[in-house]
Amino acid sequence: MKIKYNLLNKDNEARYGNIETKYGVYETPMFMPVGTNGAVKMLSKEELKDVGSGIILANTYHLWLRPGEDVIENAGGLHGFTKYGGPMLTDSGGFQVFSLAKKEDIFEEGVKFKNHLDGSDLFLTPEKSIEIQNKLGADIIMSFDECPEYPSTYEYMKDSVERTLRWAQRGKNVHNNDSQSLFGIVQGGEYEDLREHSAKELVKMNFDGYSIGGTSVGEGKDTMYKMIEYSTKNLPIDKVRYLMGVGDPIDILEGVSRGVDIFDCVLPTRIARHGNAFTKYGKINLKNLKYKYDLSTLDDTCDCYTCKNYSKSYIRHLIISKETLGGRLLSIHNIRFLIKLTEDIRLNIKNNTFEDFKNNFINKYEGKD
RNA sequence: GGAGAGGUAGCGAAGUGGUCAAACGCGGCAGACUGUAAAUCUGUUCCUUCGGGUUCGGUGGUUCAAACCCACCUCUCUCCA
Repeated sequence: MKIKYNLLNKDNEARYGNIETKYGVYETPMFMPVGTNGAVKMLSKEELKDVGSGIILANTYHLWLRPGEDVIENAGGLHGFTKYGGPMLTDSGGFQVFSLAKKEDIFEEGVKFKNHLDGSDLFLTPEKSIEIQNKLGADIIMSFDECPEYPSTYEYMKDSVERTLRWAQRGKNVHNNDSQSLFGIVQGGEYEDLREHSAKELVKMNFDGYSIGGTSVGEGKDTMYKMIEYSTKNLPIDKVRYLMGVGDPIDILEGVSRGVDIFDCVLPTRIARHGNAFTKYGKINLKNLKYKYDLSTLDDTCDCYTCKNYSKSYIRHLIISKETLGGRLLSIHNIRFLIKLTEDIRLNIKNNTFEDFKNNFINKYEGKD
């Protein structure tokens, strides 16, 4: 089945709703952990369940290279392969156009990549991306887009947006799996008219949901918030809005206040492996000397497995000793922190108290309170 | 007792007359990380009132100039007795 989005309450622009999927109904706003290679790094599906995860991500580019989409199709798609047991989403490889490909390797037909595993030449097209994603079998799939670098000139961005729109239509034309919802991706950088154009043209194509791409690529916060706003205000209210790659706690709040429903981000798991934890008083670095003898938990209001069982002092020791348990414990905490944040956000939108909640959270997080 | 090798920053280890406060690695201390080429990367790591000051086992010496050359002392390791 295709997903269905239901808007249940609006508090200014913030939206409380849910998404009906084959695996159940999931409330939004939602944070989706990233499992590029078909696994949220270091975590088992049971651990993901425990932190309250709903949809999780995987990546077309990575799984195409290894193990290959046929291996996954053979296992019954990502669900059969990973046994996650919840809804899944695949990114199209569009972000790898940003992170791996050179500008001169972007053509109308598709994008030339150097295989990051063995250096061989690869060519990914919108059709190929959808074809792979059809085999991977995630519940939600993405159009193949170009995520342009920041800053890009207006001229470049205009061409890029038009090309990404053509790619979206090409992908939609070949998409042949009715059980998968296909999203279009709004681009346009920081240019309001390009964002508007991108969104409106995608809406004409009638996608199952809409993503906002091209943010958090080095632009400032205020610019990013504008990019979001320029995008969401041109999107239909009855479809889910997905802000791609954003997961800093404050950015989630700012996104929600601009009408975003779902988020994904590698930040909680990556900074975890690097020894950092989100707390309600801001991000902390467990490697810091000041935690050496600190027997308190990461965050005294957190209900995660890590905070129920372990101290900063012990986690610090694990991280410094390069014990993988340290990264795991912090990943559990950080993902739980963001998911808990979305739970609180939902509650406050329902109660029409979102603005106060947001301001209080940010003041505390930034140490102003 | 004899022969040899060697003692360089917290540790390991380069350096064998000036461009050396001394490469590099580890360890230490910080920082970054936003659709994951990331269990990664960056900075810093003798003291300093930023003018400078004191270092390369110790003490003397040679030289305009010494971690580097010479003498003696001292300690460590290996082999032989």
